[in-house]
Amino acid sequence: MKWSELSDNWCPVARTLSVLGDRWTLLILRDCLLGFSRFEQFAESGGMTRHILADRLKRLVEAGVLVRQPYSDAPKRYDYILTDKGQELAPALMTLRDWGKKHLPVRRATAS
Amino acid sequence: MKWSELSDNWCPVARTLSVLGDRWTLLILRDCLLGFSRFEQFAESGGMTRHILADRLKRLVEAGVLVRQPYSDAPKRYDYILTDKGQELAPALMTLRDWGKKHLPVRRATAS
DNA sequence: ACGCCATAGTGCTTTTTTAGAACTTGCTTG
DNA sequence: CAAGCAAGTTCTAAAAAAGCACTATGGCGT
Repeated sequence: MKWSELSDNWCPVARTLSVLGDRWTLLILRDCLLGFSRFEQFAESGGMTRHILADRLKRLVEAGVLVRQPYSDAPKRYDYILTDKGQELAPALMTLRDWGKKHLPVRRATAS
Repeated sequence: MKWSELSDNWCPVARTLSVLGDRWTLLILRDCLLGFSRFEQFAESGGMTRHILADRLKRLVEAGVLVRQPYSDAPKRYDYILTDKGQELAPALMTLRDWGKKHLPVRRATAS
């Protein structure tokens, strides 16, 4: 089964995963919730390649989680903004964050 | 960046995704929460190949989310059981389920 | 003992995805 | 005119996943 087929699954968890069930999508969304909105911001923040980033942004726009809003006409440029649908992923991100904080302590310290 | 490197990320969301950030892992966990515990049950339920299933179960055991408990000595056989750490993913699964129910309606009806 | 079934995986080959780095495009600024 | 920035796109190689078939271990029926 390829993961596009998941989008019509009877199970809502499976359908959700058809949208954000990969390593990078939720990290992009996390960045959106932190206020990021541009390609370069996402690229610098996450560890994914620009290639994957472009692909994931496209998928998220198709899925209605983000919208691509022009912020410059001159060289056509866009902000990626959370829709209401996307905003409502905040609780999900928080439960995942809480689980990580509780159960996955950092081994290699990066913060002071 | 490969996804194993995510496990030491400063961000707890990223660390969480290093454990369950793929298309199938959360579906296996969903099945666990529904009471499934055996290889064949997971195999019949989800759409992943047996190959991937075996790999994900191994990772989940290594991550301390599941434990592999023998239920038969004769032919060595095991149940995969949620640990407390695994049980605590229930809220996360529920928020994902709720989001899916609300925002990703089924297009191709499968239920009556 | 022999064939057949069940569970829990492995092996192998093909296809799809990802990584990683360079390149393109459109426009701005020095 | 050269340099730079933002937002991608292209290309190649490597990794992961799909899809089947196959193995291993033991039970059961005859």
